[in-house]
Amino acid sequence: MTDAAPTRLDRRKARTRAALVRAAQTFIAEGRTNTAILDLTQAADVGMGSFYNHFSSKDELFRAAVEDALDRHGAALDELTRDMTDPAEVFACSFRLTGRLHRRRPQLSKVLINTGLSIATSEHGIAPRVRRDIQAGIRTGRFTVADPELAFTIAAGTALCLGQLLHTQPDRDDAQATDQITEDLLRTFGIPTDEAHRISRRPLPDLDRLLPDAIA
Amino acid sequence: MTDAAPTRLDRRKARTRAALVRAAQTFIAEGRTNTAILDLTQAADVGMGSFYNHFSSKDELFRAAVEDALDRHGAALDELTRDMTDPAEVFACSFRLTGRLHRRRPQLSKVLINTGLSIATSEHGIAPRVRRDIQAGIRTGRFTVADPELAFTIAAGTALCLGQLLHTQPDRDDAQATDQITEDLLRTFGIPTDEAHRISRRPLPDLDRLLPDAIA
DNA sequence: TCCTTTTCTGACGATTTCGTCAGTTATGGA
DNA sequence: TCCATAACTGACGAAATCGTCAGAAAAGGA
Repeated sequence: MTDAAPTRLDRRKARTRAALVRAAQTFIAEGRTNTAILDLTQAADVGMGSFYNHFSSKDELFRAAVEDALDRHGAALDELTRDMTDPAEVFACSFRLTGRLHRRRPQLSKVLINTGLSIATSEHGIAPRVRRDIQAGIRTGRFTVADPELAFTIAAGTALCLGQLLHTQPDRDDAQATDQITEDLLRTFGIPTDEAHRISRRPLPDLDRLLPDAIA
Repeated sequence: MTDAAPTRLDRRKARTRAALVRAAQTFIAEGRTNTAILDLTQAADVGMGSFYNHFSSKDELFRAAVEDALDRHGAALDELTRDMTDPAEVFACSFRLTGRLHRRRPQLSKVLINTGLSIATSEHGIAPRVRRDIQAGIRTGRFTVADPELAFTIAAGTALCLGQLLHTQPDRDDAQATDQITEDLLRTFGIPTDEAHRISRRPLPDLDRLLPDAIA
């Protein structure tokens, strides 16, 4: 309950913390996770000593950086699918937007990819939302799957590997590939072929509508 | 063409190199990839100076360690599927054996998982074989997929995420989960439901038949 | 304005890690 | 057996990294 009006001091503190988190994200995206703390603070344009005002170890900073990226993307998905009621459509829309993310927000995308499979077990970001959507789809009879956790495994692994593919093959049409895979997943989850195709080609809300301060 | 009979000196050299690679694999499996070189050589029971006889940096050793793990597993799969002719069965068998691997060879499994998505683009190990099987399946008309590379993406991502799941949920029946997912993938690749089920439940060759010196 | 509190800062000693190298041990050949 | 060569070894100086701390700067309050 400590939410007294954020004072200017609070904002200053938050700014330097955010600068560190941003810097950490660029390093993670570049795969350089064993950098010296001094490098991080310099990239953040912050004094070396400031680091320990906010984090007690590099690991702690990196964890915070990943959480931040996951939470931002999760919040964006929530916002963009707010009006949808059909779980199949929510799932499809989230998956398709995430697929588009890899090119539009390469740094965020690479944070996810380089963080690897552990984000599939994270309490933050996309994983809990996908689980929720799959559960909802099963409850309402939209999805027919033997085991929701296995369905989640297929969706999560595919989403990550798709990101990898889109970075490896920069000439490939990302929207086309993402939508095709979305259709395949919907079929796997028991949606009839023609409907799976339709759902995975519906117009999408605009990612850019959000995230004015999104990381690249 | 330099394959003159390996002398005893060669064997000694190979032994210490192998010891380093094994040690590196245990560290990778534990997620401790920023260990000091001294720690690695001690774990390998090898003199500190020996390290630089074989590798010029930690990265180089870790790369070699991953390659080694991938090559071992790839060779095992080749051996175990040697007699099969149906691409769908080769694919299914490889996938199912890899699924069983996570519990039977936890260290190898964790090397793969912790290495992350980059193994999907590696020239070593499973990735090229899965690509080959999918291509063969398409050529012979067994598989019906829009894009082989997308099919590969689904299979690879799912395989990795499945490994993660099997480690996260140690009580889950690994064979059952793996076979179920194999069936889902076969259906995604256009195999009819009943046949997909049959193929993914066929008796498997025994993993233990091989790899007397396999890493745990 | 002046004092208190909070955060920021970079220099510094302590510690860790690196990579080399001179000496040792194992191997192969004469 | 004895020498030449290749591989192994650990100690050591050099370099990088860490975490602290005393003082500076900013913010808040009176």
